[in-house]
Amino acid sequence: MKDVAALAGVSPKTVSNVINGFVHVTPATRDRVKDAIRHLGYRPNTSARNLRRGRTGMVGLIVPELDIPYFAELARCFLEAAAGRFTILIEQTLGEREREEAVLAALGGKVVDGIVLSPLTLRGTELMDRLAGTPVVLIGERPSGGLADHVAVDNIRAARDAVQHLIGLGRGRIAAVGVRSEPFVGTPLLRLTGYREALHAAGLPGDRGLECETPGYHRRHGADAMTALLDRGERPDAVFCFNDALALGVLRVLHERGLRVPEDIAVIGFDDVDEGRFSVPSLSSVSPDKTAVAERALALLQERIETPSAPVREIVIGHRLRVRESTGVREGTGTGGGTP
Amino acid sequence: MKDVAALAGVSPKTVSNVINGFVHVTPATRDRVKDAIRHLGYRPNTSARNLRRGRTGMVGLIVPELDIPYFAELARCFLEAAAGRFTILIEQTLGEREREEAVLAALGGKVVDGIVLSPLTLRGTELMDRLAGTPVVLIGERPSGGLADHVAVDNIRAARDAVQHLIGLGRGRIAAVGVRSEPFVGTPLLRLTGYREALHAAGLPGDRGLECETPGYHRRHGADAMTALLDRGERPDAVFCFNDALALGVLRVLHERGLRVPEDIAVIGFDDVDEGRFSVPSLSSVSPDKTAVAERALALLQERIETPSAPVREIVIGHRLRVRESTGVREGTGTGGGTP
DNA sequence: TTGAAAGCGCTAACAC
DNA sequence: GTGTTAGCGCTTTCAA
Repeated sequence: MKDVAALAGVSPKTVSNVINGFVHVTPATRDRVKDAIRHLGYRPNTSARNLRRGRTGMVGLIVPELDIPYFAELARCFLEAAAGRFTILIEQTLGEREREEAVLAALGGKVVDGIVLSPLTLRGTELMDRLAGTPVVLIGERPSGGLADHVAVDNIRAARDAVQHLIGLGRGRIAAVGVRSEPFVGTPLLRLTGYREALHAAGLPGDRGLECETPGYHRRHGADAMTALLDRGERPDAVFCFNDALALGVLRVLHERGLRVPEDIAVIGFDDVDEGRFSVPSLSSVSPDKTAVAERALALLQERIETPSAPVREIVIGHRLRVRESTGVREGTGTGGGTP
Repeated sequence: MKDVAALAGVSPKTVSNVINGFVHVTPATRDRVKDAIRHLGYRPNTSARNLRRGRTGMVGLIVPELDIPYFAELARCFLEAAAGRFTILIEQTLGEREREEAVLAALGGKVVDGIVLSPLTLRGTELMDRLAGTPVVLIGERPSGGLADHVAVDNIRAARDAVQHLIGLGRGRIAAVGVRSEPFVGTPLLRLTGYREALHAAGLPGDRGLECETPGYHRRHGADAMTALLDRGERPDAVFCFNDALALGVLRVLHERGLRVPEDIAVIGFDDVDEGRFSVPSLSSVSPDKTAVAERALALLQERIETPSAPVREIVIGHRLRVRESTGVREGTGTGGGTP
């Protein structure tokens, strides 16, 4: 920078003013400085700037696994929503408590101005302790008691909507895939709750034998769970999967077993990932507004960074049901619609 | 840090020594400092450290689109390969030249120590200019003339392998989906070259009418291309898709048109993403070793950062053919194998 | 083995 | 409108 200042015949401060677009600079001076910058190929040092400003302009996005399609799509939304405002630093926790702590620790030391976190194991005051004052917005998980800003769909209601849709199809033996008993909290619990509520409201008997646990949320976990269920001799007439990846694994197994979807078994997922529009059959799903999640979360975080003491806020993101072939609607990839 | 030093009754230098794990510190002193750190909840400021050290420990991973499954899986591999060594900063270019330049510009100013780039539009000296000396490793694209380190599968050979497999199945009218004419370079060109070479080697006539351009690499682009091809009255007996997402779009359209896969039309993709193991039918694909790509690329980058003047290196990553149902093998999700 | 002093490159505050 | 001064928090000399 000194070189630039020298070449332009001004002080470092003026160079700084030009770089940061301050108004009170004579056009002539500005041009001279810009020429010098170009001539020297000068690039301001980000670390120095960050140190001086006390901010890095970076935001951490912490998700469980980046290759679960929902999180890949969500990450893309965040990168787009942040473009020009923040730099997004993506980390994954793999759903392991250890990694979750390690990632939060690594993001300490003012690496990021704030964090958008999709928590899986840490919660409540423990989580807040690990954050050590770093502004945070939680996504996808109901915070334990208004400790932090939160952006998510109404998971219970959304799950209820999905299951009510299946019930409306005349299905009564509805399995749930994606139950987590350890830890028995978070998003999976909310979706399970919605599932049970819907059955109860319809006067259907709950059946714990139809509530399938999975050790993860990839396609293979859905496939394994469905295989196990069928091998136990259970024959549900519908399946509600806690995410689309699980549902796609389930679809694959049903195909292999010669079971027709939706005729024999209807299947609905959660997330509305692109993949579900092209699967055979196409996958019905609960569709959260991912763009809204990203935009609202970043907006909240920005405000939180600026006003750390502001009251905690809770944002509910809208969702809708995408009904496709796996629960009864014939459709094409293009404009072709159809009837159930 | 001063607070910590004061509390521990030592100088800042000693605190620094402890934090950085230097050996020449008395155990007693070390313990005292560590206690002070814990007591004060002290976290070293990363910006200050980076400024002083001249390194940030961050590496930029620049991919076209994070929600293309291959790049999501690759990103995961990079995050895992980098764990503990680098912090990975993921950015996407959306395949747009403008964004590609913007991202490279944003990563200037020593934000990252180096860049892993999957380039789409920039190339050659122009690319090197934009990097302005930042160490770089290119992935997926053959660099124009040994200007930078490069890690990738042998795209031409891999594409040839895929098409030869189709030919081996007795197919002769083989379409290619994913051709890019603008810019007519890069990975798509290599795969097209391999496709043409395989046809030529088998004495099959090339047919430009079967080379389908796509404006992108998502499922919908594959679906659109296949729809257009069939609507033109073409009836290939096999399709080679330049990536799996395209292939999955193609599968969907073939299903809608009532064409059997592989009986009427065999389909093979490229990337071997998890999704293809669960699609109906499951998808044959060229499988690059993604873990190896990530590990080798980071190793190369680290060496490049340490020795900027080292000779440029070219790493070829192994690949293999995963033959699944879409080219003739019946299989289950589990251990079940089968015969064509 | 530890301390003192200097400075990484930038910008906030204030002077001119 | 522009220059001067000081200091962000750390690590790296060099000295003790």
